[in-house]
Amino acid sequence: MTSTVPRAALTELPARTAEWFRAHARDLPWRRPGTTPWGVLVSEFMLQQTPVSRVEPVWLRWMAEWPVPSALAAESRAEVVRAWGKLGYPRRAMRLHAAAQAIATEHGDRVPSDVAALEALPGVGSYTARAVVAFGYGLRAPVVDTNVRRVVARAVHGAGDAGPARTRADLADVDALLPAEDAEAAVVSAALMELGAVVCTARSPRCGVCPVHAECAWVAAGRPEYTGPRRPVQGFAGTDRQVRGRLLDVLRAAEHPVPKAELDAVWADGAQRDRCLDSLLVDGLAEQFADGRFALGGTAPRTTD
DNA sequence: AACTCGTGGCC
DNA sequence: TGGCCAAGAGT
Repeated sequence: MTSTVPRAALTELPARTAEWFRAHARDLPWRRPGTTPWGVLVSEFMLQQTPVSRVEPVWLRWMAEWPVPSALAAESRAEVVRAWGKLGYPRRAMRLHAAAQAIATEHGDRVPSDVAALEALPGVGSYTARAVVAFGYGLRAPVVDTNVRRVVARAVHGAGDAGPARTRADLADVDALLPAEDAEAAVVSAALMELGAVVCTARSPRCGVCPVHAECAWVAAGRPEYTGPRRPVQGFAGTDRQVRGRLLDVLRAAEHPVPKAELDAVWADGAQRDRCLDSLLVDGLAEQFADGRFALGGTAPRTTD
């Protein structure tokens, strides 16, 4: 797949964005010197669909408690899910736990530094793998998230927003923007994300302070509105996601296994409630004991073998 | 390829 | 107020 990035954009945009990033980057904990690739991996898991402000305190706690993959791997899954708290999408906690176990047992407790090995880990996809390579190891890798897709759509292609993901083409577009040298490419990757997160935002972009305002194709085109298809907004009230969240909230808060009656109290619709509880059991986020009571899944600490 | 999976803050 | 959004991944 070849990039559709106009040649003119390849010159100034990456350099200007990187320069702006060096001067204005937010002081996020996982960007501080001394952060290990493991720290970066944990941050990327937590940041999947979750705002920075909610991740920060949890990440700091996790790094203090589990500074290396093997430390998290030795924890019980239930404790990991409990520590995840209300970050949302708790299956991420399970997958991070499983990833830590794979890293500990199959990679000598070192986070892999190549995309293929990273993508083989549970919960690590195209974005997270490249984010670890770039931000954890300072290597050249096209990092494509929703922010970067929006920046490229506007500044390079002159569109109001990014359309549906075209994974191969998106990777090629960003790859074309990266300089050859590893360290500088990693900075550009971080800079493109940062630009999308704080300047080139989805709603009310701050073009007045944008470092690439002068060469932005969207500005040049008069900031046309996005007319393409939009991903349908997910509802939440009344969905299984809400019910699962309430059930899991009870299990997280409980120090001991809880009787079903306690779970029945969180949702009126019995059929939906039972379906959701069953799905939590299937996922492994919950488990049922012989006496009928329920707890977070994986209550027993992992046995070392 | 479309759908699912949590949670909370913001304009 | 409530639709919309926030560093995706798995199926």
